[in-house]
Amino acid sequence: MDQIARSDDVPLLEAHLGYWLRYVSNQTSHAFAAKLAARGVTVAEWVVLRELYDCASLVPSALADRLGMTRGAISKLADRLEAKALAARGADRDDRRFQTLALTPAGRALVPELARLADANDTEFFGHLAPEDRAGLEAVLRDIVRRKGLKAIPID
Amino acid sequence: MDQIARSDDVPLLEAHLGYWLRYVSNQTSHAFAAKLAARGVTVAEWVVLRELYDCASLVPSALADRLGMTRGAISKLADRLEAKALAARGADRDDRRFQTLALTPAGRALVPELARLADANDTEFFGHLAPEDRAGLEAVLRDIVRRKGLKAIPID
DNA sequence: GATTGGTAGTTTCCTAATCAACTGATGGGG
DNA sequence: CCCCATCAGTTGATTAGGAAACTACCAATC
Repeated sequence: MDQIARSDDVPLLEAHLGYWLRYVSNQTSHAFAAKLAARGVTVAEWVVLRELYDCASLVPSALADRLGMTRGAISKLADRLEAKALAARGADRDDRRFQTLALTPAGRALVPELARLADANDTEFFGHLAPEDRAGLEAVLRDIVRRKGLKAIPID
Repeated sequence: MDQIARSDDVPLLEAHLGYWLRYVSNQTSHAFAAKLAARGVTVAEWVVLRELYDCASLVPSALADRLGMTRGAISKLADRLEAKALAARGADRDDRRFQTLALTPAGRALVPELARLADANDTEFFGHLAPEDRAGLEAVLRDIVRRKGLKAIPID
């Protein structure tokens, strides 16, 4: 009876695809966060800004659904974006329970710049891949999303 | 001059591989965390327990290096593991600055069970892939790690 | 052998997220 | 018509981790 069990009893951390996925994802997200930080924005804020970019305005709880965050998180995120004057809350005329969240001109102007950072980050990590490898990776990931029927975008 | 810019100005969130990577990684990690929670363990704790499993004991700062965490985070993690009686701190005889961190018998007994949960999670998300797709995905991820010269395992 | 520099671990403060409890508004059923 | 289910948003408590200051310790130099 060894005090130290043999490691074939138990798979290595590196034996799991989930391990590699989290590893690379954390590295890419961290690198992206560093790029965004130079503009004073977090990854979660970028995602919200990008969502708002295509709409005149969005209801916060719809954002929460789309982004896989809680309403509480969106509320605090909206606080931060408002404090940075990148987004503004508004009132829904018909139903006073609802708010609208919309980009300010400053927020709208910032989104394309942030998008360039996103492009740069993607290039940094995936630019070396052959087009078919890129496509294959994206297809596998999309397929997992489809199979699991995932709709929310969790921002952990 | 449209108030709402056209979206081809700015790539969609979904246009970035990093987006899909984070999306799937967050889903798998979240699902794994839920499985581990049934055993009262977090993902970060699992990683530490698994690292300790192959060694009689480890120095906390070595763990911090290997896991890409700060010494402060490891210190708190060790607190939690000690509180759960899964690991125990010890003193290095030669150099009183160093500690040793080792699994308790309970911790050692738990690791194989947690490993089965890790296997189950991997199967849940990647089990449907053809072997060559699995291998391709792992190769791409490992290649990115190699190219970026990453060594730490960030646990965000 | 005292000082000084570097290292290990802890602690404090900060951030960002969750959960759950709470507030206020709406609208349908008794 | 009013009550109450329900829904939108906020707030407070808690959690996990990072950054940086702090303590304790060793070792190398003068």
